Amino acid sequence: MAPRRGADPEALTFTERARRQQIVECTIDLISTRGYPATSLSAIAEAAGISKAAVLYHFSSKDNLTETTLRHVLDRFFAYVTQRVERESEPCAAIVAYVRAMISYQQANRRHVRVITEMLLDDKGGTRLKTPGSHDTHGRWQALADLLAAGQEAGRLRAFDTRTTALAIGGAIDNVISHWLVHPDYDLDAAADELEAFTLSAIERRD
Amino acid sequence: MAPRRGADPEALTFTERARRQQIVECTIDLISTRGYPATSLSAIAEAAGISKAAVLYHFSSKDNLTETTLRHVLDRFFAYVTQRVERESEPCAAIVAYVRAMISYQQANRRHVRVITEMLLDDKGGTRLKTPGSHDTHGRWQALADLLAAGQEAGRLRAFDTRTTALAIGGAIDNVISHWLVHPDYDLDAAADELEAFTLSAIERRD
DNA sequence: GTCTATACAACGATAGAC
DNA sequence: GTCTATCGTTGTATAGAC
Repeated sequence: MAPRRGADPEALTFTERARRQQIVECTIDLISTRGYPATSLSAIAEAAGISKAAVLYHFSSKDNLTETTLRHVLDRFFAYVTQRVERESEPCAAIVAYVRAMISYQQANRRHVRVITEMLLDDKGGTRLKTPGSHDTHGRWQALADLLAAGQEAGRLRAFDTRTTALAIGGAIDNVISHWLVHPDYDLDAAADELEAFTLSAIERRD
Repeated sequence: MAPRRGADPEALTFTERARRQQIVECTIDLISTRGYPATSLSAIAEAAGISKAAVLYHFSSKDNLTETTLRHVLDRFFAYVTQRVERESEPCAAIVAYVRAMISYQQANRRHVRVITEMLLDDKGGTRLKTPGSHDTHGRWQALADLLAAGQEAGRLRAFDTRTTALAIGGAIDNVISHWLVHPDYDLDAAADELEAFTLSAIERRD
């Protein structure tokens, strides 16, 4: 039977799913330590203990593999943040939970963050990523924009453009994380407090 | 004599400086249209009408060429912003001028911005750029952090960590620009107004 | 001093044997 | 399902023409 190279996990055999999982794990390791350009198919194959062509059997191309890896990482990331946000009923508390979850997850998963910055931030121009997933069909910050809109409707927040403000808050988070990646001694907990205050004073109504 | 591949423009002959300039211009064109990975030395050489080896005569390696190109673009960018900021004497006005200059320059120079996002944002992990220039020795947002510190000393701004806040504002700008690059119909002028208000209400003292 | 020509290892990708 | 063999292309290095 022809190999299935799609992303549908239900349609794969047990061994194939295990192999794919193993290869993706090796890819995360290599990209997060050596960076994307230095991560060749040969290196991935060697790390997985198989041949270069065997990797390309399971994933039709290097792009296919790296995009699968990216989606694998992003799925966990967004699941974590969504779960933390949905605990809160108050709009303002939900926004704070969003900011803190974005930071705390990345703080606890440096390895994954490296993969994201190497691949997704990389792709802001839209030249690299060929198959945009469900995360970016509405934009990476649509979820945050929705939270902001909900806060405005509840009368808790000022009047501003939710899309631009979501981009601003999201970019602020991204940049703080990026700086922390390059400077590990940077106090990320203190930065999270600052960022929360920064965000709230920018969006809350002044009475 | 051995070819000069350094960045010192004074030590180059007229023809060499012209060739280097031409090659850099072709590199900007190709990277901004096709993206970095799709920009090969052969493509650059063909665009410049010379051989691949001739390119490598003027620039010792592809990395050398792309870093020179990036620096070429960044120099103009930062010169523009610095000039706009230094016109203002009031700390708050200087910060506003900074934000607006960052946006207006990038709005007027899409081609250059593409090169920056393809190369510099790319490099947040620090795995790619080998020779950090004067711009990033103190961090990309040090200039903004200094402006914020000056505003605090003048009593105009609240008490906050200038480094984290500079990262937040800078990231906000970056993200808005990135979104505009992908969605050209996004109203960047309106976004600049929003971003200015967002920034001011986050840093100004509440009396 | 400026360049063309050529050779090289490593890359991503394909075809076909087992 | 995994392999070997091979392809075209990439970045790089060297030799030598003018």
